[in-house]
Amino acid sequence: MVTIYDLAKKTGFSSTTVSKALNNYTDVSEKTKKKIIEAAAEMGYLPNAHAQSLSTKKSWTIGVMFAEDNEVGMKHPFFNAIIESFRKFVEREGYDLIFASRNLRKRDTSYLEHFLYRAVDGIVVICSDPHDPQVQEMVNSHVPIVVIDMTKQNCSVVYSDNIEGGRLAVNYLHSLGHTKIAHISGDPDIDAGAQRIKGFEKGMKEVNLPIRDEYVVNGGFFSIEEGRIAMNKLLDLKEMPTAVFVSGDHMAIGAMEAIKAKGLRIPEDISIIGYDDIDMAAYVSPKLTTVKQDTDLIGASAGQLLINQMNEKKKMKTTEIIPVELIVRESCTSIN
Amino acid sequence: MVTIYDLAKKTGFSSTTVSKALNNYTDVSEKTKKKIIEAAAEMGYLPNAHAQSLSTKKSWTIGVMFAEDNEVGMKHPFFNAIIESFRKFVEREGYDLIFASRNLRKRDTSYLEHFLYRAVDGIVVICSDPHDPQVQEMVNSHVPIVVIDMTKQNCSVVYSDNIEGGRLAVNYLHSLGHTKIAHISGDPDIDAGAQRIKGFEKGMKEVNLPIRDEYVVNGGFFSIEEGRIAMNKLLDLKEMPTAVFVSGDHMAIGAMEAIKAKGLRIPEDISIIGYDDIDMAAYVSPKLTTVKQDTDLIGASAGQLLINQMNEKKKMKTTEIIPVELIVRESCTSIN
DNA sequence: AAAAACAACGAAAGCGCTTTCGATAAAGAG
DNA sequence: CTCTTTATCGAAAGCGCTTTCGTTGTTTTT
Repeated sequence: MVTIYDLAKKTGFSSTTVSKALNNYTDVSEKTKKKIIEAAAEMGYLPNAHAQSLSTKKSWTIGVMFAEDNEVGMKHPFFNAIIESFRKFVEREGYDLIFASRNLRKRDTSYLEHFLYRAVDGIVVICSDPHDPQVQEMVNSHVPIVVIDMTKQNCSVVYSDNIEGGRLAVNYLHSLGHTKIAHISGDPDIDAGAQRIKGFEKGMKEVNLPIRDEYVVNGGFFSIEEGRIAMNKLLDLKEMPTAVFVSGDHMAIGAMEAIKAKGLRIPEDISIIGYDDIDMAAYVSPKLTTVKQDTDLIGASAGQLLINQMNEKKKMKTTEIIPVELIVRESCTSIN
Repeated sequence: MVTIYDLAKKTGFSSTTVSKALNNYTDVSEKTKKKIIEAAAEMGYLPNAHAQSLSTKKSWTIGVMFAEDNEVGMKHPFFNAIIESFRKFVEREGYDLIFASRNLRKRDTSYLEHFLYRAVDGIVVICSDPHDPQVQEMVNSHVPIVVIDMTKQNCSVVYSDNIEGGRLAVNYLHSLGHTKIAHISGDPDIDAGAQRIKGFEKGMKEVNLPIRDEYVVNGGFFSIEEGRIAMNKLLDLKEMPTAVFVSGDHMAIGAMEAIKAKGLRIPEDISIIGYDDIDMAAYVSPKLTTVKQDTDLIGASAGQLLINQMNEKKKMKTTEIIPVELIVRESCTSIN
């Protein structure tokens, strides 16, 4: 490994001057700067991130805490798309992402402790349980942080406009002539779930439709299987809904399965509208009409919010709400 | 930030002894060890990873280089599942993953340089182009490395048994009575693509079926869109195949779209068998019969191979081939 | 020509931790 | 009771880099 001392020896300057040259300090002449840069290139010099971080107390890394619900981890397509966009954004500023485990070399610690140990400059959390003590611990720490997909945390947050999304879905269904509209919700303990319920209610109110208790069923944690179960409850009602707004695409896919299993047709017998617009949505059959969340923008906004804080070196409490969009495909039809 | 010096001051021992106590050296008495550990807990001491790494030259991090083909990045479900499994495995040993960007603070460098800068202990690459110079650069470096999904690299590799997979698919199709079997292949420049072609040929030979040139079409880089295009070529033939083995689930989904668009039915008119068994496979319609790659095992094996090298502190050239499995769903039927 | 300002460089301390090598005291051996 | 072991501990150097502050020589000001 070639160090600044090697460069110093080679060029005849001191390590101080080498360091300054490499970091573009003004008190080193252009001539020597050039010499040093050339020597660095020639000898294949690379700075050592650890030494740099130790000295500057800036690591150029961002810790990411990922949802581990349902054992999905990195595999969840929605969260994944967001992180990918986030990564691309912060990468441009020179940050690397570090996916931390919870065990410091065998002994297990909290996420925060792990991130402190790694001395990350900021944290992004993308996980659905708003009451997770681990998340709270991070939010209350001094490390700049941005949380995605939660609404009311004591820190910067970014989430998409779930209320509007719910409203949009109901409105669309109503515009197709549906009146018996049901909702398979996400768990109300999860912010996204709760908000989409609100949106559903708001939409129903707007179009003057009553909300029947038996028409809103808690689908839990957005999985395909839970969607299937929830849909079956709806299917067992003596008066079935003609349309259902499902709070997540995975659940919607499960719901569609349930409907097909009962021998009913989508959208002729029941219209389904999902939420998220995961890649899969365009390829299930019928293609799923859904409320699209702008994962690119969510990720980028989160990146920007975090970078702002890291630059200012202080925590800020900004809230960014990302607009949603109705994507009409084939799973809804008008009622005649 | 509380350091070992703070602990030293508090306990009255030297920083040396504190460090030793924390690292379980034998030359510190149980009594003082206990005192120090207690003080550490009380004061909320956490070691500083950068200082540790600088001193020990071990960073407990693994760099991951991810496929960037088709701009998919972290979103690719197959690669993702593997990395997730890999992460879980190495996490148990205390390693964190770092997803590196290619720019060291604005100036862009190679992946290897970036990993060198970060002083990772090992590298995992999961990317499809076997000739990528960036990959070669890493393979030829001194850093322990494992590459996934490539066959003949000058380093440790793990990939699934693509030849057997291809053979399996053909065999299954043949067992259903098909004789006009086509193959939408992945690009032969990509190892997985090439191998599945081999498997296809091997299978055809085994069951004594001739391979028609027009029946094997290059689908390129495994995308849905390319699958659609490739399938259309097959559909335009005057004598259409009755079954097609598609080298990837995404392409298979594209192929299914193409078939449906032509007004044909799956599997009645054409049987389709995919490759990978991505999550989506079980939810498209008809549910996709496919050759499943064991992403869990692939990830774990890669983790093990890398850890072995990091422990031995030398590069090794092990090859691990992971078995595949035929998953029968609904997209294939027998010919009558 | 003396004073003030500036330009270019380096010594040294510090970031937090590990590790070698002694030093000291207590324990065991003869 | 002296000599060797053994058990505990600490001084100090080192990991690679940054940054403060001082030094020296040169240029500008008056």
